[in-house]
Amino acid sequence: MSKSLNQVISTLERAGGFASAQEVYSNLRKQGKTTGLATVYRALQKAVTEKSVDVLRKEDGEALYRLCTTGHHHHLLCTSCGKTIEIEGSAVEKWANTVAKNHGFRSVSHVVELSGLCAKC
Amino acid sequence: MSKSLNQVISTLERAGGFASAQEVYSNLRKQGKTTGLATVYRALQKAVTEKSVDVLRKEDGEALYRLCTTGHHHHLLCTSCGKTIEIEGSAVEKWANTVAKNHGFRSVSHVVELSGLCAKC
DNA sequence: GTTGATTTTGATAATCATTCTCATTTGTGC
DNA sequence: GCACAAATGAGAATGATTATCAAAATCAAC
Repeated sequence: MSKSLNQVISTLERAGGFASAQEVYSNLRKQGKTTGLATVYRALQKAVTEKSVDVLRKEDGEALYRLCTTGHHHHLLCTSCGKTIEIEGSAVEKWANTVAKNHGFRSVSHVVELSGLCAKC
Repeated sequence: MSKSLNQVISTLERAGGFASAQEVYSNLRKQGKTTGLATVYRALQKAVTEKSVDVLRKEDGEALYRLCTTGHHHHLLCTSCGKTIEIEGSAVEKWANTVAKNHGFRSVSHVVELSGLCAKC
């Protein structure tokens, strides 16, 4: 089970940390691997449930898979070139908890994604 | 141009503020309207560019369209009953702008979504 | 009100990411 | 080697979204 998973993970690394499933697939094919698209999706799903990769969505709804360094963090994504920066945001964590408490919510999780144009684009 | 737009908007209202394009479409059909799916999408796109509706994505990538009251705000969503609360978060806005500036990003937009269990659930 | 041009609409086909199916291959324990 | 389970790849199926296009509604000028 882990051969394809390793291939997918290392392809993600080579891609600079993140890529869509389709990109992972075509990169593997360019390298001469015969890996099927279904296998790529299966490996990515497994990686996601194991928390070694996380998912976000481009504006058009396509899923982007990204290697996670450890711990909780947020992202700043360039909508043009795809460059991604991981962000520390303890201020946001505190704010989220306060808001949740004020409204009587429990076990609140949050998604915070910033996107725009990076300096180059 | 605005007849179908009105229908779509009022369907969103009736749906409690947000729904997917497909849901809007089938609701309209149930009401006996003959509105086509393409028209629903067109109206939603227009509403989005006009900022009277905003978009977010479910986990599976399907787009959800949501009526916006005035101004920019965020949401606190109950994952059990679907209750949605709109949140003021000027602190978050400032934080987002600062982060963007620090990394040389321009025209940065942000998505902040909180979700958890509300008091009742 | 009629004519003609422009816009809007609805049905349907096309697209594209993702998931499903299934026969084949690969791996494992014996 | 052999039987059996897990993994794989090719291609079909799915489902949301978008594109196409002809018919219908809207509008403007006369």
